[in-house]
Amino acid sequence: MKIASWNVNSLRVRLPQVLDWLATARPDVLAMQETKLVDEDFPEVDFEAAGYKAVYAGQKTYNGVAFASRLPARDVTIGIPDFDDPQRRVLAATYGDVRVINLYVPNGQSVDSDKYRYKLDWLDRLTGYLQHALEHYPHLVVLGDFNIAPEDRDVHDPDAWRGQVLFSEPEHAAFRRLLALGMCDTFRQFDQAEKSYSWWDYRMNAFRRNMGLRIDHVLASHALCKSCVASAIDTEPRRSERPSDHAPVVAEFNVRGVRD
DNA sequence: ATGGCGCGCGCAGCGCGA
Repeated sequence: MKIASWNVNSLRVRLPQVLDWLATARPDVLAMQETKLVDEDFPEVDFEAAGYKAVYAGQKTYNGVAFASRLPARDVTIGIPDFDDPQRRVLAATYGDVRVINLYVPNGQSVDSDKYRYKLDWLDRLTGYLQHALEHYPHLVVLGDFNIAPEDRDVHDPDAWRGQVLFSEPEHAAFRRLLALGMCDTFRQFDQAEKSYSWWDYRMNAFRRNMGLRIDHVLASHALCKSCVASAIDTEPRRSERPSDHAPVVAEFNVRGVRD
């Protein structure tokens, strides 16, 4: 079972690239973030024509999360339970015997902003939700745009970024708390090239210079981690014309019940 | 020297992302 995460930065603009990538990479499940579409405008028919079912939770202009999958989703839920948040940032569904939770974690803007406070509060709420989810679903994948670079090796210039949003100690502590619930970062279960990142600023030729951050993650419960056979960042779509600023992250698990 | 780029909205230039 191949599960991927991709912040597409507007599905309206990126749809052709997403469909191309699905045809090439053939994931069983793709979790998308920043679709920036209301549900009425979601291009469900285009995914169906490509052999993928879609579920989505969008809003006008900002945020928005969605799944595309080869088999239909079961038990779809939107948002964090008992957390009244109009921002569409969380979508969960079950595929086979794997529960998948798709996240678009708030950016935070800067450490002295109200948005940073919202981010930390939001991560607290998420922690409670995931603790509950892990008790109910031994096979749990939590993936998406976390807007946190966990370690020095996930940042092109850690000394310049230290203490800044995406790389501050409170965010690191929140990320460690998520892992401590009983999950692994699948990417770090395997040997990886140095300077592996999932996001590069559009400005300053950052991608060409590989000035990036690894902020998109695929976490898995310990039971699933044991059956994880690969986890990698696919930088190919970032090279194309009008790319998203994020690259897809793909993890593969040896579990049955998902492919036809 | 806080811009730089890309997106949405909407028709000028701003808010936002990371």
